[in-house]
Amino acid sequence: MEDLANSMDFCSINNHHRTIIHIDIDCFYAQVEMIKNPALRDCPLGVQQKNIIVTSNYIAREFGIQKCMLVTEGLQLCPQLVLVKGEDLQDYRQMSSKITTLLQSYSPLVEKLGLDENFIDVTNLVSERIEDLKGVNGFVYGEASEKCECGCKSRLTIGSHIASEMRREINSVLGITCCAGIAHNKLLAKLVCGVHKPNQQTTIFPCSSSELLLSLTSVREIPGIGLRTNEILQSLQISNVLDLRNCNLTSLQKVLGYDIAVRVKKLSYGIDDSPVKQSGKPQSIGLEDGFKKICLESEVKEKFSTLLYRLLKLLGEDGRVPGSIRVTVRKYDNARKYSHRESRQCNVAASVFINKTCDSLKESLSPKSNEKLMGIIMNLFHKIVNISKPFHLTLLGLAFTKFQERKTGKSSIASFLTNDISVQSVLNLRNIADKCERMEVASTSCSPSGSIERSGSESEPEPSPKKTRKFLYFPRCKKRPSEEGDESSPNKKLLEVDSSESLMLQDLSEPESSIENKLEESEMEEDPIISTSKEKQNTDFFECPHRVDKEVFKALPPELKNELLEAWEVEKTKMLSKIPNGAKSKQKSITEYFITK
DNA sequence: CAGGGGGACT
DNA sequence: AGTCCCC
Repeated sequence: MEDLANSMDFCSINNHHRTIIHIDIDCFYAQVEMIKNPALRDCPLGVQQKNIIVTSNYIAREFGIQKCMLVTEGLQLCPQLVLVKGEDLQDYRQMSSKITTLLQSYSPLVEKLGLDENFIDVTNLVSERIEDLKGVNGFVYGEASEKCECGCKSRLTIGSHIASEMRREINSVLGITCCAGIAHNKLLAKLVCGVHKPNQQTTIFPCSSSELLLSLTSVREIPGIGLRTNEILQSLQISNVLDLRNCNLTSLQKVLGYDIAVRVKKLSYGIDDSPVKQSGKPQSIGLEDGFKKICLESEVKEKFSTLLYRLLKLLGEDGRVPGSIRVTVRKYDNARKYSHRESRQCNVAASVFINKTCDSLKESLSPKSNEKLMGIIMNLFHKIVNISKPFHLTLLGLAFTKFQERKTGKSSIASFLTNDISVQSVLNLRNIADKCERMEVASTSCSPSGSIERSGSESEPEPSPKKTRKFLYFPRCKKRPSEEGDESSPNKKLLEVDSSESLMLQDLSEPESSIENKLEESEMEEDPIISTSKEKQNTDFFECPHRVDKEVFKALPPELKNELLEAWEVEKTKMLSKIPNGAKSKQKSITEYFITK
């Protein structure tokens, strides 16, 4: 009865304002292969990478063929199994991007998860359509009776129609079948997506979220709890979702750390506030090749040369120019330690990639550029592997990162900097605490100047802490020692010029007093642990991991509520200790500061 | 020869 | 740079 009361509470509150669709392509690689060769449709089909069957069509599944099964095992189960090589992801990538593009026409908020899954936040589209609605399309998980007054049932119902349209369009335009899950958050959308397979869709209303979570046989099935976290939980005798709910947060925190402990605890109740993030272009493009044994430098060169050739082609299709290259190596480890990799990276001048004769990267680079890159690659390789001694490698990888847009103008590095700084007023407490430490150091050598202006660009993406850090340090380095003797690139020069024009110094080298200004800017009106649903998602000044919607928080089981509050008190104290004394003395506690404000 | 990617956090 | 997560 207690549980029922809780789920009633979940239904009666006014917080399920989002509508999220999760789209999962049925046996993706196998479908692509069957499109390429329709004759395969009637056979049991497996897609093979090296010695592994990574996926199979539904005919093969009837024989018991499963994901990540060894080829030998698969052939034992099903001798007539047809195997197709799938190491080259080109065709899968292409189809994947067509699907994502199609989905983007429904909402710009599309987040890719691997090549075959997408989250779409259709909240806005739903509110446009809220006028005309009919019954639910597809299955409903749990009871469909209407208990919630907030309108989530109508919204999710509309969501189910949108999902149905998406699937129909994906099928008619691309010839691909898929499943969809419709829910008010990503966790539930993804979990419920797999309930009816293949080529079907399932909607879940908030009052059934508990039931869905408790239906899982292991916490490992919760997205976000991976191999490692699962092992740690096992050591606490936690294997199912109920175990996780019943384990007190303090014990969890000891083994997982505060952030993860709170996150998994919330997940066990079906709570997931994470936003659907627009995926955009990848931040890195890489290739790997695994093999039994390589122990000669000449073989290494050969492999890298092939990888580089293929990688440059991908790079050309992407159209951007990378700023950095990374080499990855896996050394043979007779202990069965799981694939331990080592990598080294260094910056590379953009000029290497720009051909004077042809603007397109699709054309291969000049032999000279190619040589240069191979030189850099082998140099990095030698940092990982001492070739004067015998070595045994089982994998080589190559990746380009740190992309910049090629065009100037809006995406030029200068305007990028401006934007970056303009959003720095939106920070979470960790960042501030973090930053304070560094500012104490920085302020000794930089002259003080005015405080930051809050620009109107509220909708700009929040800079990552890493980025903040990088730019914080940058103005103080006249010239960064370049790893491979790459001539300092034009962009670096640009950075130096800009920084000397005090654009950055203004913000980044303020005297200590400005820390207080930043704290004051936040103007928290309530307990930071709770937010109102009206509040914008991206302006989390106070990104405390268990900060939940006020109404959700009220409805939580009392034990969970208390645990969250207690754990937060402890964490807060830790964070406070990071703030320099000058700022700290002005306030008795962080919470008090924010609440009394 | 347990694949081949990619992203976030530390 | 490494570890963890996801597919």
